[in-house]
Amino acid sequence: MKLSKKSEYGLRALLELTLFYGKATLQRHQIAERQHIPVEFLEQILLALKRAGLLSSRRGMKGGYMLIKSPDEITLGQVIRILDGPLAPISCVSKTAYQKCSDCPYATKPYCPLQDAMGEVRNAIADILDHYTLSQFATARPAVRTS
Amino acid sequence: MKLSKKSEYGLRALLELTLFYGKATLQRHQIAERQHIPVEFLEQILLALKRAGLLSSRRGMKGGYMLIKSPDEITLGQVIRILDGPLAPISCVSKTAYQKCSDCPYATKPYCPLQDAMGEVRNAIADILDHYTLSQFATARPAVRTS
DNA sequence: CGATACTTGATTAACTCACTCGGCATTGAG
DNA sequence: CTCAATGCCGAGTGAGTTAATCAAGTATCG
Repeated sequence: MKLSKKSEYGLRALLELTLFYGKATLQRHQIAERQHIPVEFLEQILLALKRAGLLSSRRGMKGGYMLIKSPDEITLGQVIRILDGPLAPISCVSKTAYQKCSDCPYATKPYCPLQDAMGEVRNAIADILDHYTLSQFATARPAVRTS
Repeated sequence: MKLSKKSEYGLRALLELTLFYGKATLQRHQIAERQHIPVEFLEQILLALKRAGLLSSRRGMKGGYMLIKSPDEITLGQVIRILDGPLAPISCVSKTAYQKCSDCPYATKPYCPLQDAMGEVRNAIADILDHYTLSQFATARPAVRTS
């Protein structure tokens, strides 16, 4: 149930790009320095996000990356799916990348207990991450804890 | 965000043991056949569950495994933690196995956006899995869907 | 042109996952 | 007591993934 470094770095990079959204472009090394990410690794992450249509880039001097969509329209769920694949703990409960499980003894039966439990988990995760926007992410503040 | 085969097999094995709880012991090969699990792999899973105090076993002829605790008192969350480790997507939001993140630029600051988001996810997962018992798991039936 | 910065593809070291194997210890049957 | 069945335990292994790293491009600005 773990988030990869790739997704973690990707989210932190997008956080920086959100802060400068509509103001400026950011270069790899700027993002890398601000968020302590190895620049060559960051590069392929930004590229993946670009191919997915979240970013645009300019080459050459004064080049850099910028968000192409509004941070209100990008959710953490979208980003993690691009970088890490489906959110579902097992692929037979994924809605965006469903795959029938081959070896499961319940695969042919009308009902699978594991699907029931993991389906709930998948929905809970997706409910949070598909409604958590980059805007919210970038402006998050400590909640007042009562405990 | 994936569940390992180890946990999947472990849960399916415990499902069988729940069905025979208080009635009989089950041997490796019986569980393995009923659930299509490689028997040598199943062995180390059962052993881990035994060390964690969920199972007892008898050696020799007529040996086998049985649940040592009531299936009402065992949750899917416990099992997955034993076999896969913490539920939290990143270790700095784990409640059962917290670890400070070393390289994160927010580690020293009062607040980290990623912790906020992933903390929510961790709580949602734990809320489900720590309240889902083996009894429920073993008796789960298809819900009537309205869509 | 030449410095800067993004693009692309290849490569890699370390690690994890999902098993697999061999040998030992314990138990019950004959 | 011996033998066979079964669980116990540690080590090993091949495939795949993760997290980078590197080298050789191509576009852009001054």
